[in-house]
Amino acid sequence: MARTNSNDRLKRLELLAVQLKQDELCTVKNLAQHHGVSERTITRDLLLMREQGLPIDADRGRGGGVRLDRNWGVGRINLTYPEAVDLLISIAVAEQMNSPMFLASLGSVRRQLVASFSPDKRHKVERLKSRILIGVTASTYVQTNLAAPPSRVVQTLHQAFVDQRTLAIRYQNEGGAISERQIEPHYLLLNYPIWYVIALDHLRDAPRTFRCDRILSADRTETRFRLLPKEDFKQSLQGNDALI
Amino acid sequence: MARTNSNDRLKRLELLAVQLKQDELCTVKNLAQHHGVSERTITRDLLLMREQGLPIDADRGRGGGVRLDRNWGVGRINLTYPEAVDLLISIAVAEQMNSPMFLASLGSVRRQLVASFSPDKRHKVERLKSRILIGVTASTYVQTNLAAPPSRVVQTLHQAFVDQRTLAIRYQNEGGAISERQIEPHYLLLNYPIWYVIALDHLRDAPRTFRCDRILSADRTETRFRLLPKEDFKQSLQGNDALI
DNA sequence: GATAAATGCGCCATTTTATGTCCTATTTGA
DNA sequence: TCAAATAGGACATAAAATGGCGCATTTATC
Repeated sequence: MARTNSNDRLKRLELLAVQLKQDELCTVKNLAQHHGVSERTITRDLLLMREQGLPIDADRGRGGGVRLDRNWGVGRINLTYPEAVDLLISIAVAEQMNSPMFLASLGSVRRQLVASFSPDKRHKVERLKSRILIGVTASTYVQTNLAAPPSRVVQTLHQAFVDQRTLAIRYQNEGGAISERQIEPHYLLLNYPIWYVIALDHLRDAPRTFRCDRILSADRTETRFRLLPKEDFKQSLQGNDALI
Repeated sequence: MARTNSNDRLKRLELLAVQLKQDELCTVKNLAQHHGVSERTITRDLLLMREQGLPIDADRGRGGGVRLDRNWGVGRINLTYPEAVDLLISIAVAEQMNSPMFLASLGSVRRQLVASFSPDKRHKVERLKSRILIGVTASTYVQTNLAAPPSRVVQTLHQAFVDQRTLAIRYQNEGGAISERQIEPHYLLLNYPIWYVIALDHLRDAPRTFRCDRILSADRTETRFRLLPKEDFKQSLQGNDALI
């Protein structure tokens, strides 16, 4: 918690945790010299840290020393709200995509993330998650003409999706024809590696599905929309609706 | 940091952060009453917290109050070393897989994670990352006979890969024949959604590639192996070597 | 077995910090 | 103009942190 702090002890406790984390073996003597305090003080610090739940082991006797259980946190990371949301969604997508390598520990990361949200934010994130659908992996044929959409488009779309804001896009369909549309991005569908926006098209006042990599440009508007249930987009989903 | 702490102030500072995060608007008076300390003490706490970098805003005047910038972290998460490694690898894989949705904020999460590692651990993680290869997405044909490997196998394989330990597996090849092997898991290749182990097969003393979902069982051994360069597995990679 | 190096912790005097009280200045909405 | 809010200076006092000492205990090494 303490960073550049006027509070000496807080600063020292913070540094101690970092040192114990990084150096394999410290002795109380070393630490005392390093911090310019007495050994007694360091032992008291260590006691306090133990009381706080840090798994600090100590080996007595010659050659002994103090260690922080290596299983303990490499460090705290502070996530802003959008960072936490993106991370949570990404983990959910990764878990859903059913490619199980390296996912063993991700469950507990996800649980920690969820726990760190306040109840109403948790609810919002849950709703956001329910708006992302994971389908089958795209056929090899569909993939061949895949181009990465420009990151500006992705960012705008992402923002509009999260904020439930109407979006003005230029879209190139399969035939190559370009049209301009106003869409409400209700759901996102991933048929890996292709993302689709399942949207309400203002022009036709009907549901339409857009391939994200065919969106040429996107601008957000100020108008917000009310979410429609998945049922209203049934014909766009065609059995792809493995929702996360 | 402070939990059930003998240090009153630490506890209070921690609680203050939580309160400011959750409640939209607090006044110094409220907080003072809630914590049973004087208003002066609360203002001093807030000063300290600001010095520590917390973005605390305050509105003066009637109807004013104290707020924690809502952009600020929803909470700190403590990751254990394996959790952090898995998360970092997963983010790297996700970024490499080139499915750009929800990846906007993930870069900064990754940077924070990397920064929280000590230099030597950072190096280890980098090396681990370089042992994971991302190839093309599997053809629709190959995907049809995909079954999720049992999680015990995945966990054992994962551990052996990270620890560079030899692995005893039972493997079923494309024809259905089952064999028992001792392998050194040097590299992992993802042709989404299928993971391959690129390994040295002790039986033949030659490189072999195994589909993870065809590994029937896996047991780790105690013997560790020295990593061989990618070049030694060239014939197994066949142009798939888009390494992360 | 002796010794040195290490942790663990109790006790007490001393120093430092945190807190409360009182004060003034400033901003802001009603 | 007033009341409610933050901001922060000054000072006395209560509380906590620190250092130094001693003693018990554990453990590797000679």
